[in-house]
Amino acid sequence: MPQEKSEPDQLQFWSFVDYAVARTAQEIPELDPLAMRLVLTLHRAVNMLVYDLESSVHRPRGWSWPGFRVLFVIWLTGPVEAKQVAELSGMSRAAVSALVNTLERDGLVAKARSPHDGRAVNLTLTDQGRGAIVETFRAHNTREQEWVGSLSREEQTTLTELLGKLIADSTRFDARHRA
Amino acid sequence: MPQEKSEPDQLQFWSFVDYAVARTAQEIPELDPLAMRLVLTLHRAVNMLVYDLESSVHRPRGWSWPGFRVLFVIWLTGPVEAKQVAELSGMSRAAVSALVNTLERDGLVAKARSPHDGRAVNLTLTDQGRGAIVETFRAHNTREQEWVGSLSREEQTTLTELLGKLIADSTRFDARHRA
DNA sequence: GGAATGTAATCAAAGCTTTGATTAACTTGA
DNA sequence: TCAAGTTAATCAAAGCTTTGATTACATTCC
Repeated sequence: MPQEKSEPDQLQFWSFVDYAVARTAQEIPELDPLAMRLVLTLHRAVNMLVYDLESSVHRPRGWSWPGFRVLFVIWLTGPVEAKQVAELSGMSRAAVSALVNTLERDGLVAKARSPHDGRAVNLTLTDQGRGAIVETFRAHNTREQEWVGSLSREEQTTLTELLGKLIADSTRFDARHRA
Repeated sequence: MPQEKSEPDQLQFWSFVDYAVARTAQEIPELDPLAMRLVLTLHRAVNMLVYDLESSVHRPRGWSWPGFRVLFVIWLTGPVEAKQVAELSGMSRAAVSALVNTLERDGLVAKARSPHDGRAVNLTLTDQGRGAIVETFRAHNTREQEWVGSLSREEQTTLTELLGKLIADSTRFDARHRA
């Protein structure tokens, strides 16, 4: 991935990682450039991917990526409490609460008080929500296939496994599960 | 990564990917489960990583991750126009504009009109900003090392290369460079 | 029973992000 | 010269996110 030019004036988005790693390693010698490069690349890859999926699939349909994630979880888990949607989607309960308001306003999700717990809210998709998510998920997956198409099936598997390994013992950090 | 339980009631954050892939492949047969699993895992990995870095390194110092990104670019590229900061950081110009206002208010960044172009703004770090970013970057990289420590150096390199390959021809999509 | 504790959801404030409009300044070319 | 077009930055509106209250309901245990 090294590029031929490294002068600030010539910097482009795609050459910035190389430049940043080289310069930073020089300024802060005790740093681990491999870790730095991995995290920078990982972050950029995901942001490009998410930006592309959101702008090519979700926004044209009037949805947001976070809204899609909530809808997706509700679709998969049937009538479900907001609390569990937050857990599975990796969002805070406040975020789910706000998103569900928008989705309810748009007629995609229905709220109902839980019969067993007066505090809890049960979430289900409306017919409109159910229809919309299947169509959207197809388009979403088609776009995903285009993205991962630059890797062989074996490379895709390797990449998924390495990512799995990366997060596997992330419980070392008391990290809340955000994703 | 398969888990023993797949019933909705038993679902946890870390078993959700398996459950989601299995259920969705069943509902929408023409879908590519490998692509779906890769994108889901990638997204989760990054969100956990970013959330952890932000909450363990940046927020305790009164910074945000986006603010850090802007500061980092300015640190590396010296006096630089806002336009280029947006390009290199992968943010919109409006986002950079808003972030720079916050960073200026906090005494980390200084704005000056460009001598060559009356429209442009030149950005530099204040002494305080320069000192702060070095200390913060050290802590940031230390945490990065802890994260990638679950992978061997060779695995780290492989992962970085595969991610590089993934985004390499992403210019196929007219994707704006977001990262 | 009833007080103390715990939990679900929501609200509030602050920050970041987006798109699209606006303002100001530079550049081009008749 | 000066009008037309382009570009840099900012503004405005809308949405999402966070943390830290607040409200309402449940549970525990004296």
